[in-house]
Amino acid sequence: MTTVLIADDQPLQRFGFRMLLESQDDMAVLGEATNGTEATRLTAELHPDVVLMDVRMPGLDGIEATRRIVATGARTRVLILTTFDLDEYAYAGLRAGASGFLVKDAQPEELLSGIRAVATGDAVVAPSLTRRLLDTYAQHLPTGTPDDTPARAADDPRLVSLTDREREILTVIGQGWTNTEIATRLHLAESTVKTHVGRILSKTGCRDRVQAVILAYDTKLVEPS
Amino acid sequence: MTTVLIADDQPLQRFGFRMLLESQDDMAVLGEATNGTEATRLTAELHPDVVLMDVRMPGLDGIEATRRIVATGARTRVLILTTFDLDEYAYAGLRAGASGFLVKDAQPEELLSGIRAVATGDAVVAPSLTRRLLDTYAQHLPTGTPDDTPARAADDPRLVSLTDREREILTVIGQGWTNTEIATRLHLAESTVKTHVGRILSKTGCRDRVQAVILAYDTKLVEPS
DNA sequence: GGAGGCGTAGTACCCGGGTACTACGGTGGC
DNA sequence: GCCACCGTAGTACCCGGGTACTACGCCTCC
Repeated sequence: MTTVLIADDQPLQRFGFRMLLESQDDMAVLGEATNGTEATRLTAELHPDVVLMDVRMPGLDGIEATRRIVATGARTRVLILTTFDLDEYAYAGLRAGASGFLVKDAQPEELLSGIRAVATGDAVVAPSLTRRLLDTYAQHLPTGTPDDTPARAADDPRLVSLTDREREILTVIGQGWTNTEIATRLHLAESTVKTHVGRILSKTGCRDRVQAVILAYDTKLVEPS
Repeated sequence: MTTVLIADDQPLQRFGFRMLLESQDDMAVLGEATNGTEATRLTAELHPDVVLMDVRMPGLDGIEATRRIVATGARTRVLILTTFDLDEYAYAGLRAGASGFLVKDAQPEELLSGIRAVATGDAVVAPSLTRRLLDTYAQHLPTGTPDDTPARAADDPRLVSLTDREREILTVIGQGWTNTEIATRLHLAESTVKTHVGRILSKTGCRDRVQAVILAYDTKLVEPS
């Protein structure tokens, strides 16, 4: 028996999932959460095998909730669901420690088999995303011919979804600039800077600018001095 | 004529400095500031040759004020003064871009010659501090015998004044932990964590934890993964 | 046995950072 | 010509981080 917690802010969506899952005699829905905080709490309480996690939720989003659940060390697996915006959240979700990433317009059978897969410790990724992941990673796989480009790390997988401008901003974040400084020195409104920073964080799955700095160093976007 | 701005929160101290400086016919006191914010503002207004900067001031302290003044690119030099706590602030002050660092119990002549020195672009450091700086750096100077220790960077000059515990905390800051996480995982009260973090920032001269992360990477306290 | 350093802890306060939105002009692709 | 993406900008709101203090038990060193 696979126990599942549903985390989605849309009641109708939750209802659909519940109906689907309860139609299976090897699955049981332990509860429903309407936001990330609730998802985290209920997971700690109910210990489901799998959390079906929506990305976009008010308050604590699915990515961050995933991170927290994984951080507790519980054996609960998280399967992230999203409507679209694949590129946007894929890395974030997987970095957060999710066991899978599916799109909501998947066939019901795909979802069910996905749940069964992650419950047993496997991982699943939506085919459309798998493709993109492969394309991305392919450039970084060892080739037959020796590759002497010394880790052109600026196009690290974790950064691919960033626009040039965002990468620029991430660089100066990595140099320790505050939002105000970025605004002044780059001749931008502080609100614009915040918009950029917010998008960078969500795309990369970083919780805050501190982790963004770490990412910038890890990807060699900025180098230790 | 060397023009000077006095920044100190103690009226009596300011008075003493003013008297001393005005007794010299090659020096003029342009004004007095009682905190860092005022010091920054008055510097921008009056363009003194030298700011005599106290470290401990309410609100914006002397270190941060120094950083801001230096950041403006003005040709004003900052000479930092402190009562004691040399180790504590020395690095912070020098990293902030100060041209000098003197102790308040110095002889009046020392102070005067110090001011003249920094006004002409030289740098001065209190002898007691010089000693310590040398001791610190000496370990890092190239020796006659080849040194095969691969940059045991944990005792980087910028970190020497940190206690073991503080270094520990800095490490996890560098790993992106929030104060709450540090408190939980290290079994501490959050207030304790904040105390540690505050001391780390003031000792290292970092403005905030973001810069602390950068420092942690630069000193190889934490390594890119 | 005092002094000082260290690690711990607390309170009160303020501000910058981050989130959640909306919006709008430019540009490039279909 | 329209749609999607990008860069820009704004408002409103909340919270974590940082500062400024005080305090106390434990060591170590003189």
